[in-house]
Amino acid sequence: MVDAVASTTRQERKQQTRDALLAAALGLTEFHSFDHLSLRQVTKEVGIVPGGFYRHFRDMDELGLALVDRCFSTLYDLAHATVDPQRGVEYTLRAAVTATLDHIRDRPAEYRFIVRERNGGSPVLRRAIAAEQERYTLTLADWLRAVPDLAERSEEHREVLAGLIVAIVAGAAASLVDPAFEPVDEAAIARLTEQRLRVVFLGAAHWEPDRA
Amino acid sequence: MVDAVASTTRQERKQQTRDALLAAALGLTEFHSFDHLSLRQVTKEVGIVPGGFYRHFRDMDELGLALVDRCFSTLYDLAHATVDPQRGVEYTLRAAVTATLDHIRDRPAEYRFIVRERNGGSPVLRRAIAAEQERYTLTLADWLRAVPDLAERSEEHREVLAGLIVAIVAGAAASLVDPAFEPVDEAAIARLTEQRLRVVFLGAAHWEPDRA
DNA sequence: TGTACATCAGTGAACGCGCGTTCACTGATGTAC
DNA sequence: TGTACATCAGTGAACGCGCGTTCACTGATGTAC
Repeated sequence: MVDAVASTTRQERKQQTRDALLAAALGLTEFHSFDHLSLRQVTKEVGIVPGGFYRHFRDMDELGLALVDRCFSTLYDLAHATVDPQRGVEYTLRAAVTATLDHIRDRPAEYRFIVRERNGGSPVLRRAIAAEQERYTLTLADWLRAVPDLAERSEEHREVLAGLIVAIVAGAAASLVDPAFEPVDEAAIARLTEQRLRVVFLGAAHWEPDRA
Repeated sequence: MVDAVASTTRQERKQQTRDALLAAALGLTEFHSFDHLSLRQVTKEVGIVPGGFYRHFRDMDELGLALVDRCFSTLYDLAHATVDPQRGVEYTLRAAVTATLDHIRDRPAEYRFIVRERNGGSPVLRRAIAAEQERYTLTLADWLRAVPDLAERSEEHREVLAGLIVAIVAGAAASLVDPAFEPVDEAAIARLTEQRLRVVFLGAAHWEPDRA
């Protein structure tokens, strides 16, 4: 890259360019979907020549898959921090909503990318995101064992609950990070998300999956 | 158009071409998102010259908005048919899941379009779909007054429930109509959707919105 | 009914543009001795 | 440490292609009389 610092190794500078390509692609999907994004736009944003792209990725799909990985890895940071089994469901629910919305607000581009490409234009990305979402849902279902009321329920029970939680949070993220809806009423979204989660937790508490 | 029938009026034939443009655009979004679709692809599919497009729409966004209208109008047919207050929540729930999945299976392209463009690449379409979804959710909330257990609840209560139902059904539609996931396990999706709706209805029955 | 004129859906050619991909290249970094 | 060679991230030019949009046009349909 043009303005590389002399003290870094060639390998480090290649990694920096790769990171810059990922960051540029993420930034450029603010208003349009990933499959609307061109290789030339991304390289121009980074400051390298179009052909240089191929030193890092075979094509845009490969870059997209790398973005999916990166975005989901930050999702796992979130959930670790918010599940707090000692304080009861009610406290955990409120805390989790706040922490989740903060997390979304801190990295809007990553959530926007996931929410948009989850049903977006690239079959490859859709499949990758669906697989990661499934994995994340199962992880969340496992964490729910730490919630006292849910520990003795079946795995399927927790998985259904986890799926609903993921759907609700994804909906909140979609509303929060879409630049087409600025200014966003964050308080209203927080309130609605909390109400939805409350309904779902209440329902799960009263639900006997094997009956009916 | 080239092969127009002589007995139709010029106005009717224009409408036919317009319909064909809408149908072509809907069909061509099976694998890619709407903003990946070009005006030339659509006109080629219909069999007119690119410039002819402008006799019907100002640009692709205007065509997209027309598609949003068309897709949502069929959604209202669905809900009218499935809400059946006389049979109780349990029966209604099962019947609604079956009817909804049938409806989705019958017009996959329309659901695919809505689900994909709802968070898709065009801000104009996102806004339009969000507005239609809001309107639909409010309509559904109103229909829920017909369910015995929900009649005496507050409007906000029914709106939260309606929002959850819409989110769950949208999730089911996304799984059912994505060609990236063929073959689809319809029975599993039906089962999961029914479980989710059951949890949500149970939760709503036990939820007091004004408390807590 | 017949004629003269108006309308307008669709034509066909042209335009400049950004696209993905290729390829021989440059020159700083890395390595072997 | 110094030298000779290898590596390879990024260059710059070129390619053929599909894109959206424009414009004067054609000829069937519609209308006024």
